Amino acid sequence: MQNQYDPATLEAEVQSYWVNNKTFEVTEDLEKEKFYCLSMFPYPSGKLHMGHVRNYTIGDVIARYQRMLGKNVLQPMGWDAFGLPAENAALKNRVAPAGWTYENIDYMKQQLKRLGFGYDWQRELATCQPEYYKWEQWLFTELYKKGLVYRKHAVVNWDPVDQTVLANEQVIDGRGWRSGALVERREIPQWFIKITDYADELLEEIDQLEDWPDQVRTMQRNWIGRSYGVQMDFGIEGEKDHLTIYTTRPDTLMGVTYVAVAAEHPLALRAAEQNPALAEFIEECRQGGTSEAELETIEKKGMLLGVNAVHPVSGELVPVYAANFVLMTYGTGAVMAVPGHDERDHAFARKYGIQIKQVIQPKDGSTLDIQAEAYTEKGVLQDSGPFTGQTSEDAFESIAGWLQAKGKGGKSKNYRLRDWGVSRQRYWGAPIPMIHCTHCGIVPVPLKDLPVRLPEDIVYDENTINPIKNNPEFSDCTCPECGGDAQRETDTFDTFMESSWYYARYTTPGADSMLDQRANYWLPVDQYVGGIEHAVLHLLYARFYHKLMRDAGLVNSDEPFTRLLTQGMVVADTYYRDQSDGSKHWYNPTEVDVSCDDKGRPLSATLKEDAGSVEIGGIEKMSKSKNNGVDPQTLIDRYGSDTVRLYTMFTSPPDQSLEWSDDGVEGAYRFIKRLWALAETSQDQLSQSLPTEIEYDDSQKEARRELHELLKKALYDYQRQRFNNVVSACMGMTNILYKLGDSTADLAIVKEGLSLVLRLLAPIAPHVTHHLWQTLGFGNEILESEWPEPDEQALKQESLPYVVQVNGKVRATIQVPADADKPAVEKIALENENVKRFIGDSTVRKVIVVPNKLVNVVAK
RNA sequence: GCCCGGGUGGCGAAAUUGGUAGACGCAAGAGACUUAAAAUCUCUCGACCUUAGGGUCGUGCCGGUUCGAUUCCGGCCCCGGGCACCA
Repeated sequence: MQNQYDPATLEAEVQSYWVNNKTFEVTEDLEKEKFYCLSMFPYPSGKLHMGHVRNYTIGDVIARYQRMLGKNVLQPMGWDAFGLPAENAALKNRVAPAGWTYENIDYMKQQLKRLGFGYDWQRELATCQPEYYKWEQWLFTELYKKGLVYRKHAVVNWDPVDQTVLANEQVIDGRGWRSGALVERREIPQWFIKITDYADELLEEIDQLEDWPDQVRTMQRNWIGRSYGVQMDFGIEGEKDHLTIYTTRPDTLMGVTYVAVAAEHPLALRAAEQNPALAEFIEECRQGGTSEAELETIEKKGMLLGVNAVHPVSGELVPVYAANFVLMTYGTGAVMAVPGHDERDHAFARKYGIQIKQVIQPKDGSTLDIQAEAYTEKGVLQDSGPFTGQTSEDAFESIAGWLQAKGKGGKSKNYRLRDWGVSRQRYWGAPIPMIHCTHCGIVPVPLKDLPVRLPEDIVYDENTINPIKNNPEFSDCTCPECGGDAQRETDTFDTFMESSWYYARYTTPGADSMLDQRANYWLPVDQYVGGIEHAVLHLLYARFYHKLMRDAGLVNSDEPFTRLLTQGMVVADTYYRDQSDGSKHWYNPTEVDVSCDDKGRPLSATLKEDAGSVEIGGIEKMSKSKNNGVDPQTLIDRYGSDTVRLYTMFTSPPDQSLEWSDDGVEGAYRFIKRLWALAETSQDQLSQSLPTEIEYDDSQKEARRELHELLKKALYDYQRQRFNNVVSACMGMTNILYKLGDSTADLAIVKEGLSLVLRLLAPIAPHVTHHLWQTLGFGNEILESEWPEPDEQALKQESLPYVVQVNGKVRATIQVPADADKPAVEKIALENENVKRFIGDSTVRKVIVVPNKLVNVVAK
């Protein structure tokens, strides 16, 4: 009687085997090649979502694959534990963020264990632990001493009703998410780290990150955005002062017809003292959020200051506008405007009736209607005084030279990248270890006083938004330098600070320093896996942080992550009903029945609860707001971890989005049961030893050839991380084995085939393969087995199929002896009846033979 | 608005990188087993035409390069990710 496949029991047994054998606990071993495989750690939001399951399955598959290749594999896990959701939960449920966070960690950790991920839990960390954030506080004080940290004013979203700073996420259509009040831009002093000092290195080393997706490398290059341009001074009429601007198009300088400054620019503020309308306009410009997407899409508005700027070359006076799209805190707070050759300036000029001048003509000499449309290409200068007739490229040099000679400017390198603002006006984060002393000024907290602990024992009531602001118990302190009364900084770090170095801390658990020598054994991370949404910010900050740690002597590599895999999103169908107030109420796919037409296309959907119809809202990223998340726990309980893992690997390639389907999970389950049944039915025969010399007949040889062909493909797909194709190949191999009979030779092929399929699947479905490997007597530990290789002998063929095309269209398939040369292949192709028929009366002009593939006959 | 991706059957996808488009799986249909259902197994499955040999069309749309284009080039449309305080 064959055993039933019972994943719950089986998986628990295999998991305790791993725990008892400390299978995934690793130490530095100089005898073996190391492999550090890391998945982006989760924010402990409550429970795992499908995106986590996908991310960690991909990581675990890679880790186990590398381990089966014989490497010393480190795969750790931890928690990105500081952040906004804990504060939101605290406000909603009156619970302290710390407790909420630790409870979530406990639950999610148990879920990760249930999925069978091979983590070394000894190295687990949570970024809200003082022993963790102590060291980033320390590094920050060191950077301050080196001059890499400074303080300046920067804009934040201010909610005037709740009297609090809002995250961009909390600004919805320009209003505070809780209060609904119009948000204002406000400037407050904040801490910055000089990432721009490392801009060139961060940019240039992207070229060496060969195993990163091109997409991510391009995004980082564009984000850093190094440009070469010219900086120059415009005079201000009747004043000694001047406005400094930067442009990448100095060749258009003679086409400047106005200058725009930020509404908060001192020049604008001064002009507003005499001009109530301007003062009102400046006030209006303060409204709205700070996000770039918002600033770039707002209606461009401006107002004359009544002040003129002096053109640096012509000496002409051009009007100065205050404009809502120029920001005081970016660049110099002033821009030159060339409506003839810039689209935004053109639109603005048309709106306010400003002169539009053409100073560039196309190189092909064509004429333009510059009043109708800006010409933004490079060309030849016209009406540009001494520079007329030069090409844009030449004019760049000569204008820069002219400005430099007159002491009015010169060439300048510029970056789009801005310094990293790390201050957050929030409670649930790592305190910034700085002290404000009335005598000594700013004093960093010395190492002996670190960590600056965040009080966790906090009572929340309805008025508590930030329990450490205006809290003398936290902020009162003595100055480490003069011993006098002083105040602690009450802002906390951006949570990107914690996520920028956790990968390094995993390598040195328990170290009484930021890192120790163990870090240089494991680093850099060989494979990093995480969502594409982190392509720029997190991955750029982590690269930066690695260089900071290198320059502090803590690591000896330049880059933290050698190979990067950015996984796609998990998406699912959405269903909703329109509400009377115009909003939509979203239903979870599990609450809905969908009816389909005879082709299987969805026609309509009804709610299970009341049988009434619901709208089909299309496929979207799984999210709380669209209520289309599928709880992985339900699936794990029903099918087991192997099925969930296999399904997520099989459904789409790791870097593409994964569309959820319950039926697909059923299919993955069916495959595992098929594999199980095959192994169990023939278990008795298979576990016996079979003769070593076996004569295979032609169809058995063909079966073996196909098996090894699929094996070859699977191995190739492991290398290029197309795990969906690996699963396809395993399914194909299993189908071949199912067609075999029970002769000794057939059984030998089944046994051989199973040993291949089990090893190929071991990284993906580790529990069932571990069990079957033992059952069939292949060995005790599949993870320690030899990684399979195709049998070249089995792959040999006597004749090969060729496709024959006539003028590019397939007309026949022919069998050609494997050793035939090109003329022989050509001869066989031209003798084919159907080929002859399509050549007909026309003459054969050319015959193209692609070895082992196809013949194309060109006939006219 | 700016930067980066993606678009292939009813659906998820494959095509070893310019060489047979649709492997593998889901759904659907037919059949076998069963008193029946479930499970399992077998077959069919891009569209249209067909004298049943096969033929024509087909990889978002329009054009180009090539003996040959899902793949390369140019232009467009649609969908998604990021935009510095969500993580």
